[in-house]
Amino acid sequence: MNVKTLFIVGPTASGKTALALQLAEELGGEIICADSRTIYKGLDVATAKPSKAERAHIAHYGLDLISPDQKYSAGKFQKDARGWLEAIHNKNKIALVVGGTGLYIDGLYYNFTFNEAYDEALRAELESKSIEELHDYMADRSIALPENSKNKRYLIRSIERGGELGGKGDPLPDSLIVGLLPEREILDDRIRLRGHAMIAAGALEEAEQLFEHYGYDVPAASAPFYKAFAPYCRHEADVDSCLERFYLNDRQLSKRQITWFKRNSDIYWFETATKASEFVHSAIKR
RNA sequence: GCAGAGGUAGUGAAGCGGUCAAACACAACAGACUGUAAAUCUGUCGGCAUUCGCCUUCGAAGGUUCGAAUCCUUCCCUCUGCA
Repeated sequence: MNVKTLFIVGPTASGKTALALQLAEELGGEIICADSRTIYKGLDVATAKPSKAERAHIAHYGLDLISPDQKYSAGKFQKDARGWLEAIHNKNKIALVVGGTGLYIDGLYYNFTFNEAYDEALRAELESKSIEELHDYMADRSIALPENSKNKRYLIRSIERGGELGGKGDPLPDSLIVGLLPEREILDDRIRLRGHAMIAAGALEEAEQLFEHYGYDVPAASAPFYKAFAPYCRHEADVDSCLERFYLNDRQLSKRQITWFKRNSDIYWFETATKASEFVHSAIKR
């Protein structure tokens, strides 16, 4: 089959990056990172961003887009990624879209119609309301409740969209989507190993700098590592307890990612990178 | 050895005669997700039945009571103070 775009998805620490680099090399492709954390400049270690050397070797898109105090979004990613996709395809290369941010992946893969409409003042007003008040507000305006009817953030978004649901289109043409899913135990081990490696590589210093320059509440600080180590940087907890917290955060994240991706029946799942890689090669040959 | 404090569901921790299968938090498990998504939120969470409901629990064994996680007795552990 004619594969122009290869998606590689899966939970954190499943080995997506290594697989992507290998396949990009073998297939002559370039990599688009669909990851809501590696977009931040200066946060390299704790976000498990591909290294400088790796990026010098294979072209990467979607990295270091903004500073830690700036906002990004799934819609922006979709727009950006379409541009990168075109650039890669124009070179007659395969694009490898790699990441664990489900909404970014789906937005691109299913051609979501995002709706960015939102009014700063209205949002502030809505945020001051309770869940019940928001329900009433919506009932008054005949705006249907979203599935997550107890999630304030979703209620507000529903109102901002005027109750309209976004559109979902056909899957991106000429694309193949592969998922990496090691057994739970192996994934846990990998998360722990990676945690140690991150600390050794200076993730703590990175976190301290992030907090020092931007504070504790910026968008970038919500990632598992920074969230877990904020108490340490404030001298409220020791490294070991924060590290345990980090493993937990990452495990819980991986669980949510798996839940998200399970819904996509187009994904071909593999336990190991080796199997995934074999499959991709044979699928492309066909 | 004496004097205190305590032993509650996976963990922490409420409850201190009935409305207790037992608050709450965390963990766990399942799920949702369309411009914050590594975010945010929901459900379940002793066992069985999974509709009514039934059964076994609050260190152990007895006892008081119509009724006990809650009161009494003894015993077993843990921590603190004095020795």
